[in-house]
Formats: sequence, C-alpha cells, structure tokens
Amino acid sequence: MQRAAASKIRAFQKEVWGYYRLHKRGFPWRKTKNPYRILVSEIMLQQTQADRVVLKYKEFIKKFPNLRALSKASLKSVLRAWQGLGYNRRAVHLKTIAREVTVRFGGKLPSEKEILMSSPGIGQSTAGAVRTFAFNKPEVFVETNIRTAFIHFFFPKKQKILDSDISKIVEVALDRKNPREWYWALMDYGAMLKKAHGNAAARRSAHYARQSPFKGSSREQRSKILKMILGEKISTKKLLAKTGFSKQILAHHLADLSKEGFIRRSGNYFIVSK
DNA sequence: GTCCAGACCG
DNA sequence: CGGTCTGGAC
Repeated sequence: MQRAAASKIRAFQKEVWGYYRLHKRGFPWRKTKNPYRILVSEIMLQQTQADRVVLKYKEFIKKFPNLRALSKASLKSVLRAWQGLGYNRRAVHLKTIAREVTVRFGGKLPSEKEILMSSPGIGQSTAGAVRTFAFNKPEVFVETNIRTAFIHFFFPKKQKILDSDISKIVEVALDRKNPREWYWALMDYGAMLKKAHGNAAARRSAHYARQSPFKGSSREQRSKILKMILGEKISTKKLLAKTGFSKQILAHHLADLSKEGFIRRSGNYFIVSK
C-alpha cells in the first residue's frame, strides 16, 4: 500500500469515532491536562496494562503532586510508591526528570519535543503522547494499541509491517482539531480489537518480539533483591541468605543495580541511592 | 506460557 | 538491528 485511499481513511475515522462514542474508557489521566500528571501516566503506561496503572497513578499523584515535590522526595520513597508496577528504572527516570525540570525550567514541564525526548525514559512515543494529551498538539506517534488498530484496518494480510509505514497513515488520519480525543479513540479501538481477536494483528508488526518468561529470569531476581533493599537496611550476608541466590548471581545483580543508580554500597550494607 | 499507552544500551 | 527490563492478569 503506497497511500491509503482517502475514502478508506474516512471509513476508518468513522469506525473509530463510532466505537469511541459508545465505549470510551474513563481513566483518571484523561480528566487532566496537567503536563506533570500526563507525564507520570505516560511513563507508568509504558509496557504496563492501563487497568493496572490506575490505582498506582492516583497514589503517586497524591504523594508527589507536582514536579517540585517529586524532585525533593527521596529515591527510596519514589521507588516504594512504584512497587507493583515493574520497570523500576522508570521511577528513577521520573525523578531525574523532576530534578532537571525544577532546576532548568522552574518546575514547569517544557512542551518542546526535542527537550522531552532528551529526557531519560522519554522516547518518540512518550514525547508524542505528552505533547498530544497535555498540550493538544497534533503529534504522530505509534504505540501498541495504535499499531493494532492500523494493522487490522489497513494491512489485513501483510506481514512484517514497519512502524514507519503505519506512521504515514497515522499522519493522514490524524484529527488536527482534536488530537487528544482522537488518540484516546484510537487507543480504545485498538484495545478492543486486541480483546476481540487476541494479538494476531500485533504479531504481524516488524517490531513484534515475543516476551521471554518472567519466572526464574534475572528480571525476577533483580526485583526480589531491590524489594529487600527497599524494605530495610540489609547486609550482603543477609541478602545472600534471604534470596537463596549464589554469591556470583547476587554480586552480579548488585553491581548492575548500583551501576544503574538504584542502590549503593555502604560498608557491609546496600542502601537505596540518594 | 503470553501480554502490556516503550526506552535504551551495545 | 537484537537483547533486556518488572510483575500482575489471563
């Protein structure tokens, strides 16, 4: 497909808006245009089901109501608030962004795409989402629900579809008068398709990668270690006993977690970094 | 077992 | 480019 026919685009828009009118989802981050709250939601929603984010989002906003508050908070308190979401490094990213924005921009999140994308944990998709939902800018971005929606409708038989090809149609189909709601509608429509047809469409993306099992993985081991360190000041010896990991495995993860800015050694103990 | 409003390193 | 990262839902 070189260029989706204009009539096909219109049919798609009609289908998506029609679905949205009857089945729109009401998430707390859809009730605000506050850039900080939008940012928190978008970071939380990376690779994490929306339903699972709702409660954590509310608690996080309550505890850290703005960038300045988050900037002042300890990393430990932020990581504790993050427990249960996964991808703990996202919490570190958010805190880093909060500090940067507080120092450089007086606590006001910039809307420029280049500045957003130069921040840790913000890539193409998250920058586009923040600009769309907080600033109502007509951005072009692709995430998993959008990918599913466009593949299902515009590439019904094709395999190994590139995001760059999807983006071209996203741009043409974009509602420039109301990008915020258009993207909500797209995501709701894509999420519905996934429930109805499973992951069949997403598997035809060139960027699709099946996830390896979590059980028994190094990811599971890391999270176990970090959780223990978040709970109390804990010696290396006690970590060894409580995790049941080998000395080599434990040392490996402790080195990684230190390098990534989660923890630091303090004598015979490991504690959360500042 | 497989997935999720992706980002980032090598 | 591929590999990796979290943890709960189903």
